[in-house]
Order: sequence, then C-alpha cells, then structure tokens
Amino acid sequence: MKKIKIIIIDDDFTLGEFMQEKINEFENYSCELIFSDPLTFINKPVEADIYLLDVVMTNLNGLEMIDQILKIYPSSKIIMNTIKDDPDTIFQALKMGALGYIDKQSFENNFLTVFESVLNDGAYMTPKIARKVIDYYSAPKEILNQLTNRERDIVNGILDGLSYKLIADHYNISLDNVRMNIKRVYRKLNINSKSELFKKMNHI
Amino acid sequence: MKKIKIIIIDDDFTLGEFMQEKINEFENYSCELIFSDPLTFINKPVEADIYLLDVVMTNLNGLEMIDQILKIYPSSKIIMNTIKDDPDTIFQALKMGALGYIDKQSFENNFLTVFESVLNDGAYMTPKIARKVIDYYSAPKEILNQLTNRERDIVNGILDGLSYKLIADHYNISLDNVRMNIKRVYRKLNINSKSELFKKMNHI
DNA sequence: AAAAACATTACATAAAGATGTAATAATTAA
DNA sequence: TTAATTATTACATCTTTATGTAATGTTTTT
Repeated sequence: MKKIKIIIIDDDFTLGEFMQEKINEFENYSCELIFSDPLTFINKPVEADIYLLDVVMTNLNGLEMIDQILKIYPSSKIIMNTIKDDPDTIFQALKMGALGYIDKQSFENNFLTVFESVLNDGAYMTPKIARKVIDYYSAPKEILNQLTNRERDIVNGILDGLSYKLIADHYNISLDNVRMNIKRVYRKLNINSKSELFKKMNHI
Repeated sequence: MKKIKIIIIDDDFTLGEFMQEKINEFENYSCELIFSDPLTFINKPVEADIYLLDVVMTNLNGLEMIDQILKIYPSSKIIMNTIKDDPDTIFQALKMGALGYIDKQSFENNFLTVFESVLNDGAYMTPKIARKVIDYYSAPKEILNQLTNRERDIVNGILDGLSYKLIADHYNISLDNVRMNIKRVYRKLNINSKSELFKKMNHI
C-alpha cells in the first residue's frame, strides 16, 4: 500500500523531528523531509500529500507559502500547525486555502484526526480554533444588539445591498428617515462609511 | 457528581429517542427531555447545559430558536444536529451563536467529542462541515484570480474602505483610472455597486 | 405626568460612486 | 512586426452617500 507522504516545514527543527517521529509511528504515513528553512523548500519544491506548515518563521511568512504550494501542487492538503492563534492569522490561513489548523500543543493528540479529515475531503480545526472562528461569525450579532429595531432594519437593508431609496420604499418611510437612522448608526458604531459598516459586520 | 444535562429538540421523535439512549449510556450525561414540538419548548422553556437542535422543523425554524434559547439561558451551549448542510444554513447557525454543527449521520460517532468541545469553551464541526466553512472563506480568492493585477489592487483598496480618490493617490494613478477599473470589475463580476462587491468578497 | 428615549420628516450641501463614450500609450501574443 | 490585449487618462452626467441642523410626534420609563 502506498503511504501518505507528509512534509514538515517548520523553523523549529527539534519540534519538527518530534512530529516526524510521531507520524512515522504509523504504518500508512511517511514523513521523511523536514524543512527548517522555508526558502530551501521554495527554491526546490518537493511534492507531498500533506504539508504541515508553521505560520511563524523567520525567513518567510507561512501564510504566503500556502499560496505558493497550492500553485505548484493544487491537490495537496495544507495543515497549519502553529502557536499563533489570533483570529486574523487563522482567517488568513483559511482564506489562502489551508484545510486544517491546529495549535502545536495539541499536535500529538490531533494529528491523526487532521490527516484523516483532510484526506477525506474534509477539514479540521481543534475545538479551540473552531471556537474562534465561530466567535468571529457571531460578532456582528453583538453589534446589532446595540441598535434600535429600525436601525437594525436599515443596517440589514444596507448589508443586503439596497440603496437608501429602496430601503425607504420597503419600510414605507421617507428617504430622510433612512438617512437619519444611518447617521445615528454611524455615530454609535464610530464609523462614517458604508464600507466600514461592511467591515464591522464582516459576513452578513 | 452532577451530570451534564442535555435537551433534545427534534421533530423526529424516533431519532430523538435513539440519540437520548446513546447519550444516556454515559454516566456523566443525562438526557431526559425530548421536544418533538419546538413550540412546546418555547412556551415553557427548560434549562439545560447543552441543547441539541434540529434545523428543519415543521413548526418553527431551528435557527431562530438558537437566539431565543440564548436569550433565556445565555451560558447554555447549542449544538445543531441536522441533515441540512448547505453553507447558508451553517453560517446562519454559527452567526446566531451555535457552537457545534454536526450532520445527523455522524451523530453517533461524534456526539461525545462535540459535547466535550463545547463544555471546554471550544467548538466543534464535523470535518465535512468544517470543509464547507473553509471553502466559503477561500471563495473570494477565486474571484480575485479572474482580475488583472491593477483591478485586484483597486478591489482590495475598496475592501479596505478607501475612497476612489485615496486609491488613486496610493497607486499614483488618476481618479478616472480607478473608475475605469471599477467599471471593468463590475462587468466581470456581474455587479453594479460596492455593496455587491462586499457581498461577493464576504470576508476579506 | 414629566422626563427620557425613540421615530419621523424636512431642508441643505459637499463628497463619492456608477456609467457612458473615446482616445492614447504600453504590453503581450500571434 | 502587426494585431490584440491591457492600461491610462479625460470629459460628462446622474445617482447615492455622508452630515449638519431642526422640529414634531410616539413610546417607554421613572
């Protein structure tokens, strides 16, 4: 049976070796290469089924590597293995196309699950990471809560892509009413453009 | 030791009973109530540590229930257990505050993991669901790929909240150039307003 | 009932966005 | 090296947004 080939790209060579060892304990997986310098890999890429990528590396940003690897090997699976777990980094990684995101502390307990998940066209995040993703989604809810009903209506209209005029028509109120509401919303949220509103509400 | 209290709200009573049975096989969990009619629950809510909620129910939309339950019991954990796995439904659930999302087929194999995840301030999605969430994130990447470099620059500027003028200044091009590019982008993407652009790119 | 919060309309104005048409330069592909 | 794209600039016009100020109803809340 053909083994699943894993490549580790991680600044921390000791940790890399540790992970390699853990992986190779399993018959069906094979991890032979560790790149502790990402540039070495970039200059001479090697194909693998799964890449284990650290985000924080001195020579190169791990996030950019996602893109580069996928350009060369589009069907390979990329898993982020990192201590960096702020929402921004997580989302950038997902946006770039990483299919797994685990924190280094839970590598040992989770790597098999991650591997299996991505190999079966799924994805995996540790509960801690998943929670961050979910909290990010529900953030807009909190914002909407500080608005009055009418303000909420209008904000939703805007997020739906309606013009002030259409919103006014829809709720049978004057255009000026819509404007007034928007003014108040902007003040409450400390913004002053539709773009900022969209940013605050990220995903509808 | 106090048991973790679970309440099931699911149209399908037979399935409800099956899940109840599975849950009660474990010492530390206790599931005594199944609401096959969501309205019964709404009219006379009962507190629990975890709610297992179906999305598709005849009398009420499961998504709206999330909000209602959390209003009454803010610290309770809500897990969606459903066959509905289209991205829109998933995101709406997450947006409303659900902390877990599993498909019914994998209930038996995953419920313990889900329970433990949410009880430890985490969240959980089955790999299949997680993949949908991640694909949703990387969708904008595909869109950006059909644009030229300049068009991409400008789209990114807009998503950052910059005005045409600021974008023009930033790239040292004329305002009309920015406008021209936007026109082309709108045509390519079949849209005709900034709002629609934001919607297409959802999360930046 | 008085005060406070919320809702609605109105007038006014400057800035930004959405589109059309058209000509010229710069790049790239045939 | 033509032909075909792609990139820029320009002019014109109409719509939409962003904000200010101000007055008058409606609900809530105390």
